[in-house]
Amino acid sequence: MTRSDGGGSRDGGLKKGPWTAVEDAILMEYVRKHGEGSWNTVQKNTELARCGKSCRLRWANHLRPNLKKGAFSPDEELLILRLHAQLGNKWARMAAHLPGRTDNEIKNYWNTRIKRRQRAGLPLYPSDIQRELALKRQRLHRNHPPSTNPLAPILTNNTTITHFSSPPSSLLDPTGCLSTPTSTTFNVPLPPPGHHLPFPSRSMFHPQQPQQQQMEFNFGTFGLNSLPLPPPVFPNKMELPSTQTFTELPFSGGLLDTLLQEVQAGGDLQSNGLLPELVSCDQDVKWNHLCVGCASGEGSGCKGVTSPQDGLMESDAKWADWNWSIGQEIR
DNA sequence: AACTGAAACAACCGCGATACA
DNA sequence: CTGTATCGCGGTTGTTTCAGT
Repeated sequence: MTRSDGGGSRDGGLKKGPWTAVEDAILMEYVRKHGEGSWNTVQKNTELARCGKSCRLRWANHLRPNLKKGAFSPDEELLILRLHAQLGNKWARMAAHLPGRTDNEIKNYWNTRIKRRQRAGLPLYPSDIQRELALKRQRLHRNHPPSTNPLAPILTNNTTITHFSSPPSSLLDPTGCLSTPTSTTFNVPLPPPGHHLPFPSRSMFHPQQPQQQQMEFNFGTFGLNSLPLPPPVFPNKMELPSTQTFTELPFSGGLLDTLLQEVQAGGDLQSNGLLPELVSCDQDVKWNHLCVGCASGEGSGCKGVTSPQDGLMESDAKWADWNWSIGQEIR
């Protein structure tokens, strides 16, 4: 092969390409005896002609115990969407929220999904959010010169989207404040190829959820629904974004980062309602992390924490249904 | 049945971060 | 303090599978 010659190509004595069952067995036996890590010693201490890197990858993606195989469940898909909205292309970090799943799996899932939607000319997020984003961009456009506007690349690429079905309004907006026809035809800006935009947070379905968490931050009232919303949770160390999404931005880990950046730049997020919703997404993601992590005994920080998971599941399922329907529409 | 394109999956590569001598 | 080795992550590419024509 390259990679299709049965994995026989050797580079400096090291084999490449698909792993054989024998190789798997050798690696598993080695890890059983010596544990994970020290991957470069595998080649030295066994007859396995694989570099340490390759061994680590094979173990992590295929041989590791407790790996969950098969298609992603609707819950997992939802979680991926929301994690991506929050983290951007941080596959390993996303995988940490999905026990039994690998970063590679999630990455592949996302990339194929993106391709599919891009090919179909569909946005990655529902019409409600698109419209809000378009409004926000218009305001930003007025406030900032295009050359310095971080959203400028998106602003200039308008595409007509037809028959993009939004989810049931009760899902996106249980209060009715975000209600919109279930099928609409309108013009919205589309991100340029390769620019990923997130789905809305599930917290929109639960605006009442973490009111008790409202602490020192007060964003006042918001344009969409004026509901009290949870404060943003700023990580101690702001994660630098992936370079794949919004490559022009210093913050590109997702829409949330972009919006947070705009807050720092004096943007008018308070009046358009996007930030609080995305911030509450951040909260939800944390809940999910706890829930999923506890369910499998993995994850961090899930000691003795109860969660609203049960209540969220129903909406999860509905959201997933909607998501599936979009997929069917594409087909 | 053959062909084609899309989707899914597997693996490699480059690079940055970290550990260690 | 510096250089090197190792590890892990994210991006990319190649292969296989499957559905539609």
